[in-house]
Amino acid sequence: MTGHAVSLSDIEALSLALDLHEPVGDHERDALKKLPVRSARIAAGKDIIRQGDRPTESCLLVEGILCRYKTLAQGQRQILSFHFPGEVPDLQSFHLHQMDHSLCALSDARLAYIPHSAITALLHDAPAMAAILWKATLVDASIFREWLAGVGRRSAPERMAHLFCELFVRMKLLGLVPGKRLHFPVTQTDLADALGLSLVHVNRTLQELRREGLISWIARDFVIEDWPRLKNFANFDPSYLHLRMPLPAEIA
Amino acid sequence: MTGHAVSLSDIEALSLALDLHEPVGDHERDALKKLPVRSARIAAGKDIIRQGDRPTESCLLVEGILCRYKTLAQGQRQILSFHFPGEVPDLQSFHLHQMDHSLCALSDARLAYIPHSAITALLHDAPAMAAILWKATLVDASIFREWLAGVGRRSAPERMAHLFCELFVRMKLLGLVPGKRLHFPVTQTDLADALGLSLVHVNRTLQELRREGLISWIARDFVIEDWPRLKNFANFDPSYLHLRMPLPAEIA
DNA sequence: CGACACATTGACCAGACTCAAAGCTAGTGG
DNA sequence: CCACTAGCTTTGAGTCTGGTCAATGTGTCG
Repeated sequence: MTGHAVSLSDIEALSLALDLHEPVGDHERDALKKLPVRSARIAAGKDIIRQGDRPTESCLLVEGILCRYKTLAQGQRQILSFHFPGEVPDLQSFHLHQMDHSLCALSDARLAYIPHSAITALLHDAPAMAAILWKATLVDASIFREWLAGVGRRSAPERMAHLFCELFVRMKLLGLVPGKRLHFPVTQTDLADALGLSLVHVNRTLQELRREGLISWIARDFVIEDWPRLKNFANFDPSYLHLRMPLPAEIA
Repeated sequence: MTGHAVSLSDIEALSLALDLHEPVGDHERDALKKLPVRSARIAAGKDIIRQGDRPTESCLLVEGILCRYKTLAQGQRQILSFHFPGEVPDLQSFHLHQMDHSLCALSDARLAYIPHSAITALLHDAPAMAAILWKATLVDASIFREWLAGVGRRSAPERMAHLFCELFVRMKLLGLVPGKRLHFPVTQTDLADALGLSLVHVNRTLQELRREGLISWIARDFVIEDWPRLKNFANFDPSYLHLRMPLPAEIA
């Protein structure tokens, strides 16, 4: 049981995710439901699109976890973002025709591919969707800015704690976190590439956060052991997520 | 003389900058020219908008250089981007109502403020502008991704060289660089905050690039001394800038 | 001339990296 | 049911990139 997302249709998950930032009207929701989608499954570790590709469709994530990453000249990897059901991580490819990064499945995942031509038609039928989708890409960019500031200026422990705060809030709002336990099946290598750290240092930093009683880590799940202290330790302020509603009391 | 931008009207500079990524049609150009703008001057070092503000207009940069930055909890600053004439650095505030970062003038600058209501009207009169402006914000996001990868995974010298490559290409295409000499009046503190380094280390890294004969630095201007070697040293690949045309031969 | 902002240097320190080895755990095949 | 393997995690030791602190130059401007 991974929250209520499993009981929704693919498109309902999308409209739920969009709705976090901007209300989705009935007409728009109906237009979304008419999107012709092609379902696909992808295995953990597989790339969905690669840097340099010129896709003609974007993918809605229905189930599982994805990440975007860049590979630099000498093979270093930087993870740019993590993605959850209801998100369309490569929506930007609708306008930026060549991928400047890759998209990869961290777990086995279910996708719904949406042809770019269908997005064009959607924007024609429901012009208000343009603002909603544009805004979704702007929130995406805001998260990049926060990560940039973190990698540039936060210490390793604070940066890692901040990431857990972000994941907790985002996953919670998508209904993916029953209590305080995030199912987030990444390796420490993945964390290292997301945080701009080395594998060894991630291991030690993670131990530090556990020793401090801020989080724990059981079988691929992270548990938020002390949310107020974690938030405080990370100096986490969710305003960069540009949420439409205040945080639910449980995680305020 | 800072290139031909000075001889263009404010809006022509905007349409030139947008045109780098997506062709701007005649009708759209005309609609842009009807935008009601309010001119303003701002002194070097002054903030234009601050983190937390809720602006009702966006600003087109007409002359000078701006940067966006975040201030973290303990006062550390991370510069997120640099901006040149023709760009609208806070276009995202049209949809993201609260600023998650600040915008600041690095030099004395001239601005043209565009009310958000005028952007709404523009999109109504010239619907094709929506795609063009959306795309501009997507390119912005792509640059954040590249910076994120750089701060996360590139060494200090490579990261700094990469920044100079980006600035050279972007400024060149906007007509701001007569030969190989960029007028880019930042302090080493600014560079440090952009690169996620300390001031002292920036000073030494800059000396290294100068010693290597890659760049030089004369009275607030950076000179690209050896473009092929600089590009190579930085592993610079301009595709993340999502330019519509290939680079001009001079800087290919 | 004095003040101020910025650049440069030196000395020392530490957070984070690398290399290398050793545990764990889950899955596989005999 | 038990090796065996493969992929991760953990630990140790040594190194280095890049940070901090503090002082000294340099240039500009009133």
